[in-house]
This record gives sequence, structure tokens and C-alpha cells, in this order.
Amino acid sequence: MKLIVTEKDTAAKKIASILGGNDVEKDSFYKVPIYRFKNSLDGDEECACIGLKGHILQLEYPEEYSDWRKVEPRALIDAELIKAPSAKAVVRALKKMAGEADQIIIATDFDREGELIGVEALKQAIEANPDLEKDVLRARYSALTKDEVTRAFSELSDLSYPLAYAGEARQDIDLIWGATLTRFMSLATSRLGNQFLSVGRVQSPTLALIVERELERRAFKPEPYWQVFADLDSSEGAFRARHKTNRFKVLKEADAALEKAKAAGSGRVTGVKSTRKKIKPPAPFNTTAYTKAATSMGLTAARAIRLAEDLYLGGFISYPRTDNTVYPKSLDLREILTELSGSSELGAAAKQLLARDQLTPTRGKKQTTDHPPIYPVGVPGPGDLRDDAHWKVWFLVARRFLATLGDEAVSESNRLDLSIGDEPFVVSGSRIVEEGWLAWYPYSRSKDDEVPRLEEGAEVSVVDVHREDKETQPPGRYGQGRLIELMEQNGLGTKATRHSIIQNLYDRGYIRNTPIEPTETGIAMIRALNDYASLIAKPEMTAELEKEMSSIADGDMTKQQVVDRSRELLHSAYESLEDNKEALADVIVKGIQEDKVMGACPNCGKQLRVIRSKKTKKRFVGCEGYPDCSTTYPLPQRGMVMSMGKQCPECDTPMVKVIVPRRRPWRLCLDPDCPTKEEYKKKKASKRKAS
DNA sequence: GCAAGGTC
Repeated sequence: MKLIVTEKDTAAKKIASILGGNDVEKDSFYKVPIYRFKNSLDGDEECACIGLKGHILQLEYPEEYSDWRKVEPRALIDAELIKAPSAKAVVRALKKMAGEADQIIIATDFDREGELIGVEALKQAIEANPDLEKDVLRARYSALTKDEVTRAFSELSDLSYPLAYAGEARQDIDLIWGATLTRFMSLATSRLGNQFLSVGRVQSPTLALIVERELERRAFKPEPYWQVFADLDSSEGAFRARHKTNRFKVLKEADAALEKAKAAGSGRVTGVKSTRKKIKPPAPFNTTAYTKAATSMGLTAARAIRLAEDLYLGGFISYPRTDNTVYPKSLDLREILTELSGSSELGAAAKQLLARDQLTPTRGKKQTTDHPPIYPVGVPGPGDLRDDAHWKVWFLVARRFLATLGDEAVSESNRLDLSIGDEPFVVSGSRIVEEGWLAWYPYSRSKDDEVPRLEEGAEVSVVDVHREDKETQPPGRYGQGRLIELMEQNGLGTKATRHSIIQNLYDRGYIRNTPIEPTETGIAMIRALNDYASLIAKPEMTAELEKEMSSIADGDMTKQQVVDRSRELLHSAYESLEDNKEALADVIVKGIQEDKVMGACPNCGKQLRVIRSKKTKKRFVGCEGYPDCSTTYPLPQRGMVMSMGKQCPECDTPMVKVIVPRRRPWRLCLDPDCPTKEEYKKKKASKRKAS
């Protein structure tokens, strides 16, 4: 029997159905599905296909390093690392199947982690059946289409151990740096237990991006400027024009222009300009582009990913974790359109495209072998999707697919130049004159703004001229979609992990709110790392690691060399941290203290802080004016409490946010007797009665 | 109780 191992169950199922046709028998061991079939392309050879759950082993330190207090973090740098089974049922099922097999075909994803997952699985299989070592093959496919899978299985090759070892180097380096520095920081600041302060190759530079932006905002000095607008009337109706000097830096000049225009009473058009511009249809969706589009519709990144996963598992969209922005040749675009033509909303568009002799999809800049870009694979029926959010996301993916096959749109920019009392004014706007792909993909479309169709020399009368007083704005905070895009540009994280890295920063109390702002703890952590171990807080560490991984994959370096060199770098970073332990702990502890300030005391105006009672060990909010002011408020005892920086509109006490892992975060004001809590109290009381 | 990478 030939054993085929894929990275996930859906791939196993699909491959079995492609190679086995209608005679696939479903079996299972330890609740892990197995697909048995006879491969008609291969002399009716008996095959079994098993799907893993991604990595099935977990890298860890041996038992004797587990007590944080007893082990000096430095010792983790050169400690031995072990790999233990993490997906135990899968490992058991795999071993069981390996016992029956005489050949093994590794058919995990066609990327670096896929190679590593394959090698990990192979090792487990060989443990169960040493004879298998003699007959190992690798199938590499970049789409789960019939053509591509049959091609891959007719051109089986060998596993690339160097590529897998490159992945192992990454695993080792991530754990060594992460564990050593996380423990060092946590111990230095006495943040043990579930309050530990984490540090990592991806999370720390990501946090640094957020902190840098916040510090720019804090350093920003707003400058006043003034704009002058004229409300005008004409033969084409009323409209508003703006003074050609968009921003007056000197108030007097703005007022002088305003007075002149006002006094004039009328003006005339001095120029009319119209230009046309083509707007190219967008590239196919990869995970980053999808996430950015979905977050701009108001979803959080984690939710957007979750929704896409649901649709994928439901059979409505293709695999959502991909870097690729170029449809592979084996992807049958017409077949997808035929499927879409069954949709009541999009069917017409799909049929329109099907009627064409040739389809020319757009191509993005990234072309990879992992998976195709994200496209719709099925049209959900009325009751198929759980809620509106799922529908929104399915339409986004389906419309994007149509858009990538659509025609260019054309926009027209119009501009009127006016002279009012010798002062130059302008009106400008643009509108879509040929919809092209925009008809199917309305998300990025900006509203048409019409410019009155006046001709040069036309008279306008002045209804009113006014001034608006404004200030230059600091650079904006990042939204989650923008941050994911920045992470990709900086090489931080992967398509499958970026959203969870951001979620981690929230859960650890390093960042809050959306758009994202760092907490004082987060800012302090980056300050400390920048000062004493700057490598870990910069994207360059990842860039360097990528280069070295390529060297390992190409056979120019060994994993041992790369990991050892990284260990040396960490030793020197560790020295610097150890030498400055007190100063650095001071910075971070100050940040943590600042995050404990929940706002101003409504009774005396001093700061309210989260305090832990020495007697009862319980936490509460108390006034720093104690004992002069004895204001206190109770707090939930579990989860993280954060200031929201505002007061309750009802009771005027500060509002806080409580974040408990695996629960939806909630907001509340400090006053337990606030009228906003009546409802909640009633519910609780009736629940108590019921039980 | 550490990371980041897979996948559910």
C-alpha cells in the first residue's frame, strides 16, 4: 500500500477523490480520517491518504529547564532542544498507517514549512516502519486541481532535506531567542505567572512599528493653517470653490483673500480642464490583500481570517492562506465562472465573462508555488452561511475574482479655475465614465463628484465667502489591515500567522484599541529592547534569517552553522541586557505603573489606580490621594484591566476595558451603582433565582 | 507559564 501524507484533511480528501475517482473509502483511526482508494493512473495500486494538522511536533526545552525561577535564562541559549508530538492522535494514526505501507508519498504544501512538516511526518512514519525509509517520494502541487495533482503524482521527486533544515533553523532560533528573552524580561521585572512579558523575532519588531508611529504622533507639533471657500451660483447651479492656496500659513493672507473675493460680488471661469485616466483592475487576492480589503469593511483582522476559514471549510472559497497573486495555468477560470453563473447576484456578470473568447486575468507582483490566489469555489444557497458577515466576505472574494477578469475602468478628472476679485479659486472632482471592473467590485470606488459644466469666461455670482481654521494632523495610527500590510513589507510573520501575532500583542497588553495604539508597557518594552538588545526589535533580524535559510536550502551553509552563529549573537545581547538589568527593569516597571492609572478621581481629581490589596490579595481601584481621599471601586478579579481614557456619560466615573482570554472583551464604568448596570444586575439576579 | 509556524 502507498501512504500519501498531506498537510491537512481537506487536501487528503481532495487528492483521494482526484486519484481514486468514485471509489474512495473513508476510514479513520483515533478520529483521524483516512481515505483509501485504488489509483487508476498507477495500475490500480492500493493507496491510503492521511491529512495532518500542520505541524505535528512541537519544539521544546527538556523538563529540567521548566522552572523559570531556578534556571538562569542564559542557560537556554545553549540548551538542548527536543521535538515532542503535539498532535498525538494524528501521530498515532500516521504510525498505524505507516505499519501497513510499503511506500510513502509526502504531499504536504509546496513551501518551506510544508517541506519541514513532511520531514517531521516521515520521521514518525519511519519510527513505526523502518522499511519505509527505502521508498520515500515527494509530490509537489501548487493547486488542488485535477490537472495539477495528476501532474504532480506522475512526476514524483525527492524531499529536500536542506529546505526542511532551513525551516528547523528558524524553529530553533525563534524558540531560543524567544524563551531566553521572554524569561529574562519577565524575571527582571518580576512579572511571572500569566503576566509574563513576551519577546519574539516577529512580535517585537511588529510592536516596534506601532510604538514608532505613536512616538512620531507624540512628537508632532500641529501647525495652524487656514482655508478659504467661496459659495457660488451659476447658470449650472450652486457650487463651492476653494481658494487655490489650499493652505494659508498666515492668517492675515487668508483674510485678505477672503475680503477681496467677498467684495468682488462676482467672478468668472478662467480655465476648464478635463483629463481621463485608466484604472486597472486589481490583482487576485492573496491573504494580505484579502485581509486589508476585509478590515476596511470594518472587520478585525482575526475575524476576517476566521470568516475566510469558515468559507473555505464550507467549500465556498479556495484555500485562504496563500502568498500567490497569480492564477496558476491549471486553474480553470471558466469552470469557476460557470459555478458563479448560478448566483442570483453575480450570475449575470459571470455569464458576460463566459461569453468572451478570451479571458485575461490580472497578475499581481507575487508569484509563488504554495497555493492559488483566493477565489470562489461554490455559490452558497440561502441557508448555507451562518450570518451577514460570512455573506459579506464571500461576496468580497467572488467580486474580486470577477474584477480580476474585468476591463479597465476610466475616470475623468475635471477642474475649473476661477477668478474672484483677482483671487484664484478652484473646483475639482472626478467621476467614473466607464465602469469596467468597478461595476462588479464597488468596494474601492470613491463617490463621483461633479464639477459644474461651465465654459471659460462664464460668470459666477458670489453668495458667501468663508474661512475654515484648521491644524496639520499627526500621522494616523495603523489599522489592523494596514499593519498586516506593513508586516508583509518588512518580511515579518507569514500569511498564516500575522493576524495572530497582532492578537497576541493585544492579549499581552502591549497594544490596545483600533486603530492600534501601544500601551505604556508596550512603549517601555520597545525602549528597553532598543537600548540593550536592538537586534530582536528590528525587522533586519528576520531579513538576515531569511538569507541564511536560503543558504541552508541551497547547501551553502548548514543548519548547525546558522543556529550557532545566532546563539553567539544572543550571548552578546544577553551580556548587554544583564549589565543593564536594573535600568531596563526600571523603564518597564514605570510603563506598567502608568498603565495602572484608570483616570481621575471624581471626588478629588487625583489619579485612580489599580491596586492589589495585601490583605485579601484582591484587586480594586483606589485613589492615590489615600488616606485624604478614600474613593475606591471594585474590579473583576480575572483578566486584564485597561483604561479607556474616557468617562461614563451616565455616572462620570472612568471607563475601563476588561480582557479575559477566550472571552469577548467588555467595557464598564467603575461605579457599581451606575444606572447603566441596572439591566445587567436584574439578569444576574434572575439567573441566581433560577439556579 | 517562553516563539513562530502550521491547522481546527
